Amino acid sequence: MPEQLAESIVQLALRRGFFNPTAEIYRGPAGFYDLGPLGTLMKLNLINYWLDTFVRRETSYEVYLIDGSLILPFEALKASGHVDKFTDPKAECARCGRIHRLDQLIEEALGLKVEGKGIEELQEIVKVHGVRCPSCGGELTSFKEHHLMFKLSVGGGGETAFLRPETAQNIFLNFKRIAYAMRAKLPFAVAQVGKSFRNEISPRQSIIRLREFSQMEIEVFFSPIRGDGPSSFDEVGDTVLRILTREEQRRGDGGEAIELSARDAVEEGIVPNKFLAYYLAKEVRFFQSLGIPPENMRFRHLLPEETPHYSGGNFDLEVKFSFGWKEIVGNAYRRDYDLTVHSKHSGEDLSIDDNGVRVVPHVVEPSFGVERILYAILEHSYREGVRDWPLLMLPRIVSPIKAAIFPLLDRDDLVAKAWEIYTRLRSSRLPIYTVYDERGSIGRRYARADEAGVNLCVTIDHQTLQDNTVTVRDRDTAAQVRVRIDELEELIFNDAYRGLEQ
RNA sequence: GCGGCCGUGGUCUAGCCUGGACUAGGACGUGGGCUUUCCGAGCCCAAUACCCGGGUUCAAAUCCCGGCGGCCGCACCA
Repeated sequence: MPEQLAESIVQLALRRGFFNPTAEIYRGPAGFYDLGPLGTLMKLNLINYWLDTFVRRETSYEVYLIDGSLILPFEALKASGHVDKFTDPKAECARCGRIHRLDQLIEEALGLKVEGKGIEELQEIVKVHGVRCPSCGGELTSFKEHHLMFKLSVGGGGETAFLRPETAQNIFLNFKRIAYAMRAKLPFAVAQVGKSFRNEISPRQSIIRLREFSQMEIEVFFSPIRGDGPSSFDEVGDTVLRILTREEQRRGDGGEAIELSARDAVEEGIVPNKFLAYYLAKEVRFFQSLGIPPENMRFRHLLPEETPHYSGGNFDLEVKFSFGWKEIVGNAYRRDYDLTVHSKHSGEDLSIDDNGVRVVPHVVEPSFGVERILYAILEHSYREGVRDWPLLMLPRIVSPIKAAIFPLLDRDDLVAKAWEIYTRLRSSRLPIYTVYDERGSIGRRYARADEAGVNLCVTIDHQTLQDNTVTVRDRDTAAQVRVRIDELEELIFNDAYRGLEQ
């Protein structure tokens, strides 16, 4: 059954224009997807809702929004550690054909630390020490590096640069400029929405693992010595977090998530600080408002071997998909790592004055994967068996089409009236995207609208011509109400915010 | 990247093993027409497909090779 859901979603996405493989007509390389008309609207709505929630309406501190370059120079990514960390040295066994990570192999066999060493050096070590295939003892050949970053050559001199592997680096690189330009005081945050690129070895699962993907990220900068938290922490402190602890993960069965409030999670030392816990709580609320039930969410505390040495704790927000639990938000406590390494490599002082004390701020980073979230929403909205046709019960705020306008019959007077109402709504200053449809029976049009997740269907009938009222049908209940035409605009707008927190 | 299975209109598929009668069939959807007073109604008409390249053959959707893509497993995945 579960795989069938994923299949149904992909079919629907293709059929209705949510997403499709890039350069489909050429069978382009895997890991690239284009968003279609409906997918694009949905993405924009999601981003706007996210910006509203995490940037514009944030009252604990200022959140500055930036838009950085996708291409970053070699030096910046060398400093951040990506050049070394995002390269996997590999070798193949001549006898059994298995492929091994060279660095892991050498560390296991010889106990040598080889982080950051080039492929030639590693090859030399293998030769000198006679390291062989751990599976069959065969000889190692075909040494090569796999770059997880897309390498570019910039300008006439051919300077090396990369497509950014995460949006975060732009924020650290701009830290000093932003802090000065905005006269920022700790704590403050910088947010960014944009594309990132990772040259995955074998991307799969439609838009879940992409080589080019969109991130919505925030870096919160705070004093490492004050030990405070967001001023509005108490507003979300009671939110229940489901945490899959490290102890639970080490159990054979995969473990059970424990439940406790965000406040208790900090007090019991499970989550390292209030800034991180604040975001975990806000994320739960955010995704709940997007129709993902709490029992389908959990925060997995990454194991030490999964996190970089500087990490003060990473908590992945995982959502239960039809094919298993999958990360949709990464929450990292990066301490002062990034600012420190960039300060060291660039020679710039990236400390900041905090009430008379120079400090290098610590950083908490929630990083949202846009396409994964879109997919999660689609899976959680898809219903079969409610109607005689598939129904997409999308969160009203992100659904691409807020209302569809139908003349009940394909009859001149009704069509003219419907078109008049449609053009009026289309000209609205409110963000209410509407469509018009007169083809086929009214039932067929309701079905089409349901499948595209259209929030409301407005039908113009004989009575409209008499008293200027129309019927408005709700997607989720199929219930109809009669409303005056001059109330429509606001009704459609307000309906999109139905059920959201104030 | 390795192994297994797979690739036919927009979607799902029949045909492939056993090459020729395939001018590639069906369902749903789509466009047009008629009809139709609120939940995929009906009738008529139409358009749209053998993933790409090479090979075998008198003849390839069908057999072989390569590429690309998909699914599953392994590996990989801040």
